[in-house]
Amino acid sequence: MDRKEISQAVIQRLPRYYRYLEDLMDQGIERISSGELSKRMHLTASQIRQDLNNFGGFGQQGYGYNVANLHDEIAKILNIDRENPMIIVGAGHLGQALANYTNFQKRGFILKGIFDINPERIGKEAGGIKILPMTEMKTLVKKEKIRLAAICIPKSESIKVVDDLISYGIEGIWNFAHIDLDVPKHVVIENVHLSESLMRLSYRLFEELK
Amino acid sequence: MDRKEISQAVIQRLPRYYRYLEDLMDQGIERISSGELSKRMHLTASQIRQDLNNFGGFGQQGYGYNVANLHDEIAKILNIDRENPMIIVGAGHLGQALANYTNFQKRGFILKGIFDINPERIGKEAGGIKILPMTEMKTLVKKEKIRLAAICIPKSESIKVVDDLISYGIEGIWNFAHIDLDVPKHVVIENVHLSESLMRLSYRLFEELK
DNA sequence: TAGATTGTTAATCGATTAACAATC
DNA sequence: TAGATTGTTAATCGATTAACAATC
Repeated sequence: MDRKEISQAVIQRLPRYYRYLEDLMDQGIERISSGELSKRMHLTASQIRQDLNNFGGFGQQGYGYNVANLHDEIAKILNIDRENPMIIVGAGHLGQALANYTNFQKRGFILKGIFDINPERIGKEAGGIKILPMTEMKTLVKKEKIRLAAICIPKSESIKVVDDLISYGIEGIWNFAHIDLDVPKHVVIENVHLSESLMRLSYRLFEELK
Repeated sequence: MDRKEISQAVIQRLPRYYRYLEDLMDQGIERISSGELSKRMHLTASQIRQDLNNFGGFGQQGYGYNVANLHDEIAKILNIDRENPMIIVGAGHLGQALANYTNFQKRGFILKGIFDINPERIGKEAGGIKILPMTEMKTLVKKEKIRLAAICIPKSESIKVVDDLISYGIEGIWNFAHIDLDVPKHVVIENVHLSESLMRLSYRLFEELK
């Protein structure tokens, strides 16, 4: 499928649309107009229509959008309409927090392995599966053809580990380490730099006083 | 201090500059030009100079920027040049992960309390302090004049808890619950919607195939 | 001084908003 | 059919990049 490049701004908003549509379904709402959705999401109706029309005409004049249909279409766009096996590297509190998010499993992200170097953690359970030693990562990633890995280890170790993971076939890195990793072009990284997020909050908290 | 509104895009980048300056200091680098920094950060030199000049002329023609000085200036802009007491609501894995991030303490975010409703967790330690019952939140927030709270509880409970916190004097919410909270204008929210982050990664992971 | 690099203005690019004809 | 609301083009707004005089 050939189509024009989608901007980062649009991609940023897509999962949020998905979440709102989920909520609408839970509330039993069957159809919604861009105007009504714009009020709930604090966006303009124009932006919603522009965003969606990057991917296709999902609405109907005079009617609006069918909630369940749009929900499914966005799931397809985000590729969460299938099972996405993933692993978590690092079984500290953060790794375990991710392992236990039932939300992820619900959206097709199936936890296939969680790894740690700490012998005290190995063998215990997290997210319903046993924590494995990192030496077993290679075999599992290759055998299960896993493409997604969450990095929940200190930045000092993450460079080496990520290089290894990529050599095993990992193509998507969900990075929680406080470092910007260099990766080949075919690998995508989504950074979650929590300390930067907290600093932004700090800035905005004091902004009004200036 | 009256000055023109700073755009969200700039605020987004500020903590990243701070992190790179920290790294430069660790490497013993004393001065850096916008050109050299732009290469490391994969930005344009022009953007760096534009960003910084929103807050003042921190550089010197023919020399560049003094790393330690710029680092301190950005700390001031972000308000992490002082101690910011904070609390964490929810002592599950995520709450405990945040409580144990030494990075936060290093940047002046001092954990004053961590709360939970689960009796099994209460009394145990997280981040060097005892987990308290949520009934004690009000007293602590008021006594210590705490402005910052991290929300690590399920979305179903977070609406009520956040309303309460705001009534106690909290003005900054670091929200990890999967919901967009409605708050009065004087309260700022920084959302960390992890499931949305994972969906963005999923989109980009499959994007090339289309 | 000469060279380097900033601060800042102007030009460009891209994203958001407005408007409206098409159409359900 | 009439009213509502989309899809889409055009206008506006804002952010990024380029250029260069100022100056250390």
